[in-house]
Amino acid sequence: MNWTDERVEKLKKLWSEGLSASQIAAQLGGVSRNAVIGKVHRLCLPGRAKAGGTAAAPARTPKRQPAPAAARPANYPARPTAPRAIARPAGNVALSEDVDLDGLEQVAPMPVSSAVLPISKRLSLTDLTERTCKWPVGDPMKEDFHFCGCDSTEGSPYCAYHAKLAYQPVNDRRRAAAAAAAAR
DNA sequence: CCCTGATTCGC
DNA sequence: GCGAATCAGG
Repeated sequence: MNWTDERVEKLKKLWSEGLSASQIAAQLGGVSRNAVIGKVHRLCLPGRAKAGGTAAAPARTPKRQPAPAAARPANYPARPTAPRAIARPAGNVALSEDVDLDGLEQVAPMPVSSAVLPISKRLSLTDLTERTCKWPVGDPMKEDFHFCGCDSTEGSPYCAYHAKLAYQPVNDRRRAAAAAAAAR
């Protein structure tokens, strides 16, 4: 991917807005966060000062001995930083009663028993990663819309609480399976 | 571990 | 100039 004027401009904008390098890389697409950071430096854009992130590196001179360069197993060229920030179809976000659920079961009626409602981190779309809860909160058309953002342990798109909301079984077939397994 | 930015240096 | 590898820190 080339650093076209447009892309550079967008980079500058997002960087000045305080987005992290990885987030910017995700938005630009086709570049790694390293590429973004490298470009930022080349452009002599102001670093993150000492803002929380990482303080200025003093006088580090590791000289780095390894650097076999060719040691890289040539994974695959441009790592698009993973399919981060999954675009969710609007219909999926809505969850309104007027959505045609067809064969799907109606959501929510259950007590859901335990599972404590987590405190939403109120993440925006671009803040989502592969391990943050992507449960939408609020009206997508309104300003306060955000995502849960809690830990989504185990590759699930949702946190424990929202996973229960999302995957409420029609009936507990696990018991039957477990019973069958135990009977063997 | 996850993440952040910073730096080096082969290309 | 580019960016992966690496470092350093939260």
